[in-house]
Amino acid sequence: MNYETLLHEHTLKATPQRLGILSLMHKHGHISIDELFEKIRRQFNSISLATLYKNINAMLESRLITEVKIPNMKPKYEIAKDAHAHLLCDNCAEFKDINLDLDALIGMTEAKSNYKLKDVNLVFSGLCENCK
Amino acid sequence: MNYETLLHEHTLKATPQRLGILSLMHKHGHISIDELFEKIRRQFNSISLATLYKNINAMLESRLITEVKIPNMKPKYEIAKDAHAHLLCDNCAEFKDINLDLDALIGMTEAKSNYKLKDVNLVFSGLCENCK
DNA sequence: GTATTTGCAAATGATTTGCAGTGCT
DNA sequence: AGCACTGCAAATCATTTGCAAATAC
Repeated sequence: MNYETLLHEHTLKATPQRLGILSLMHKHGHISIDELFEKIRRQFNSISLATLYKNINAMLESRLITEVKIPNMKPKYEIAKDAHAHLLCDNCAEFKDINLDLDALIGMTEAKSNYKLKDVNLVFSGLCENCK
Repeated sequence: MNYETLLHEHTLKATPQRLGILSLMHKHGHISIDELFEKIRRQFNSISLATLYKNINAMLESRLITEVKIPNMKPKYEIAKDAHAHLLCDNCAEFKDINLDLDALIGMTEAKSNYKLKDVNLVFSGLCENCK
């Protein structure tokens, strides 16, 4: 993936800090502010938390990334992609994507509710394969 | 609903503040800390935000209430009940329950993931009947 | 009577803002 | 060149903690 182009497509300038953020986000799949700050500091040891927040907010507003809200945890961020669900292990905190047919679920919910739906935040929690 | 009994069943003492909190929560269905504080103050004008937070945390730990995480909003709290989904209107901010067959969805996801699932946080967002 | 809870004030933690200097395009 | 971005320090906002007085059971 070419992050420089991706940023430009979303009317954001391609700074080294932003490229680093996106690369970490892509590598980890989902990442919290704190994890991101700790890791990005290894590449840019002068980067400030304020810059990180500003960039996260800019990328959220331009919808380049999305925020996943998770029970009992700080939110995680991921590069925007098609609607998908998430799995959280309550024991080892593994957090990962799962591909469900959310279009069908959205369709069913629209029919039942009369809403015109755009998005879903869906997190299942329980015990993963190893911890159960 | 008898909130005094409900509190006792969860090993919590039935203080007037807690009864007020539960009654507001029941009346509103879902409510944020700020809305709750504003409204509970009308009944107990000396109640402190610290007390409110302590009570919310105690009730969460004893699982008398649950926290709903919502994109772009502070969390809301509701009296614990069977797993259900939520609808959010991006325009007017209406927020309400919808009854989907989540057991089926959980079952399907368990089969696909090999997780043993306990819970779901599911919020759909879009435009409500009036706003669409 | 005892352990919990309340309410205050203060501490901590998280996020945002203002601004001068720097860097992307 | 011009506007957006960075990094620092300070401001703001959210939540938690400690403690003495009050209250539930």
